[in-house]
Amino acid sequence: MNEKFFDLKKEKQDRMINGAMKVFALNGFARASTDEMVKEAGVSKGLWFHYFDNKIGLYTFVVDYAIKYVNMEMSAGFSAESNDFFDTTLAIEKVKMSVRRSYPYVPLFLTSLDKETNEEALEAVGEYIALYRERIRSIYEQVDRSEFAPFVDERIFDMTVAFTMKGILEEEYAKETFDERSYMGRVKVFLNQMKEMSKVQ
Amino acid sequence: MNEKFFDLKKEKQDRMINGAMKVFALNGFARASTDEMVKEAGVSKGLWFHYFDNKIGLYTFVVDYAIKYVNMEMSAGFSAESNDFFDTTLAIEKVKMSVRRSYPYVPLFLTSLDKETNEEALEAVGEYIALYRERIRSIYEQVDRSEFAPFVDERIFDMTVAFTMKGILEEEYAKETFDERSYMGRVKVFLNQMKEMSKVQ
Amino acid sequence: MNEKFFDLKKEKQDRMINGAMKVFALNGFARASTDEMVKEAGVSKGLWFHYFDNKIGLYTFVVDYAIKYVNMEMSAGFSAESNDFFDTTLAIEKVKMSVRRSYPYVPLFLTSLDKETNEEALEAVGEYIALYRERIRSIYEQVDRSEFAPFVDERIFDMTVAFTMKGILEEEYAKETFDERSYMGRVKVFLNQMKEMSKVQ
Amino acid sequence: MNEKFFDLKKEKQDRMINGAMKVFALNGFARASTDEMVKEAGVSKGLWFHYFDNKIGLYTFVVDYAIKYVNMEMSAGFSAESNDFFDTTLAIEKVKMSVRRSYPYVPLFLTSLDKETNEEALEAVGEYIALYRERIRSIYEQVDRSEFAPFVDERIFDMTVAFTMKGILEEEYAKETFDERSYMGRVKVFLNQMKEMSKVQ
DNA sequence: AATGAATGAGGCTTCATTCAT
DNA sequence: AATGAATGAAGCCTCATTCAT
Repeated sequence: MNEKFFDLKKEKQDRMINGAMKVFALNGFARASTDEMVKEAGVSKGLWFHYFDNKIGLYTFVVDYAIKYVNMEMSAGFSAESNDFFDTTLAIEKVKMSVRRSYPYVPLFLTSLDKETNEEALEAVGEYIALYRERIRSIYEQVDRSEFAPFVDERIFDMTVAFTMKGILEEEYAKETFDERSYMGRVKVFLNQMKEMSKVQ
Repeated sequence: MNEKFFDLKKEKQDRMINGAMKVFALNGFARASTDEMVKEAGVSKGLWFHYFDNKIGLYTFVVDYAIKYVNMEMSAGFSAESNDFFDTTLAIEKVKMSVRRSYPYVPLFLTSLDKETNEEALEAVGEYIALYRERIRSIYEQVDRSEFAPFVDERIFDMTVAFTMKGILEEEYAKETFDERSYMGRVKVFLNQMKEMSKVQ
Repeated sequence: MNEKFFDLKKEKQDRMINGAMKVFALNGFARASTDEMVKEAGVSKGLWFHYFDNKIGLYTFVVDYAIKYVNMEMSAGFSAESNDFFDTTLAIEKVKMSVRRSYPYVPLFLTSLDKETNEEALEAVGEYIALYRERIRSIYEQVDRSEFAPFVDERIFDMTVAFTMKGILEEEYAKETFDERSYMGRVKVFLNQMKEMSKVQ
Repeated sequence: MNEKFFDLKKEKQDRMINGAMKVFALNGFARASTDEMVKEAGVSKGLWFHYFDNKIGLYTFVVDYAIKYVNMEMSAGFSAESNDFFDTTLAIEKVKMSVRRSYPYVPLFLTSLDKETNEEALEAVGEYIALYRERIRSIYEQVDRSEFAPFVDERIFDMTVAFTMKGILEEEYAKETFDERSYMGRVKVFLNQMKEMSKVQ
């Protein structure tokens, strides 16, 4: 990419980033249309390719940017009241929602990365994603699971939570407009039930 | 479509069906390429359009076929040893795996329908899918949940199971080759844990 | 072509010939669709190519056939009551109409040859057409023009008649169904006026 | 269509318009190939669809353009020295020839519209053509026919002139290159003869 | 910096023609 | 003799990318 991108007015940068994320998130790499991004961002087609060599370059940039931003917000705003599993999970979701206020499609975009099947895209972006996953993993490493019943296998449990929350997120984004309250409500109800089910009784 | 399709040698029919399912499942309707299907099936491009009027016609056919086949296998082979929730769920997965032996991409293809965003495709196929979902729902209606602890909300529980199993399936299909043993192993372990967690203790 | 074509039942031969003529006449060589001919004639696609090597071979055959048939009918049925220009012209039209009863599209088909722009088609068929035109010309050579006013140039006059009658024919074929009475009526009225205008007064 | 088309260099606009007209005029709507137009005009295939949504949109535009241009030239340059039928007809032909110097295929293209059979094309373009025909008709309404002999039926006479001149035009266009002098020569000779034949003697 | 005109490969579909039965 | 399944080149159109301004 062309580093001069960052000399643009912040507002224009963000319009471009949001346009790209939205279209990538909703369509995946291969089906994402540059024309649609152009319309979404209100910027000329030529400009995209002035700053980003090609579609894959843009994709790489946007993935990187999204992850960096989430990491930043985590470092800054992350504050699980405790290191309880559920508090932690909820805190991560709160971070996502806060990111969403600046970059509305980051949560869906990150989630969409799992679905990506285009080999070129995966090649270019695999490492970034691994880093992000590692970050999340490391947070969970420090989580206190002492209240979990002995029959609860950590990996299965985490997988269950991850897949389900991803499902809820996608369903909420599939609605006309994303409703943060509705989303967080469903997440809390879900986590509560998982808490009840997992604890020693 | 041209009904003469069914006069073709079964093996050729299946090559075409499998080719179409694979490419649709992996790419979604809009991005699925007829050229790729043609290569997968080892037939000429012209032949597709000899039997199927157009892409949407082919899609409709394949969705219909997949669902009919699963329904058939369910009617024939479905045998939950009991009407226990977990036995039932496992029995459904066994049906999917048995279908998979004839049509390797049916399970992923059915799952992929949830992601479909193309309006034309949804229009054409919405009804079939609704029927399939209704069938699944009606099975779960007769399930015995008496052993569930009182704090287990049925809808949240089912959603959790559904999203997680979909996640496992997609992960397994993302591997080089789908390994039925690996998949069923993970499913069983998951369901066992959910059983432990949900029952009165 | 394969001469065994003539061993087919006459009725089938004619169905094929008429189908081809109709589609060629209405669409020109290049745009004429074999599928349409197949439907028109109720004969399988393979059969066309069994008897005629390719589209151009079929075209050649049909042009040849149409011209031969018209020539035959002329030799047989042609009987201008006199060698007056207008009687002769009318007699030719009567021949066309009689041909039309066996091969409904022959008159339009012959006319359509003038519009043909496809080089390959013209190449293949130019000679036949020249023969036909020569035949017509030779008939007119023997026509008595003694009643024409001196200012009437033979070539211009003939051209005027030819173009106008072609125009009338095409207009009549453009109607839902060709109405012989309507056509002959218009022709007679036209010729009468030309007669009035051309004679010494 | 994309109105930006008119911002292109006039020369390029005209190359595209002429390419389209030529191919449409010679082949009719359905058989006209965009590839051929592209080659004629020396521009890329993509560009056509940048300016014109699709083939029918291009066709509509070109018909409209041709008619507008002829109308304009008529308003500007039309000057029958008298309202005599033959002077008027000749004046119209002069207008066509003047248009031809900028857009060589307009006269043939307009003539070809009568042959058009494609329903979609007729639907899109019927109104424009009707307007053009009405314009021509209204000119002839004011023509003085007082010198016509009483046996001359106006409608038959006009039809004769129209069909014959169309025939001459098509013959001239069928030659290697259109020769204006040859064309106008034939037209004049033809009209003179018609004049002689139609007047009271 | 910014635009959008311009390109051409690739996508879906049609159609003349071939071939197995 | 007869069928129609099968092929692939060509048709219309889209879209990522380049380039002149």
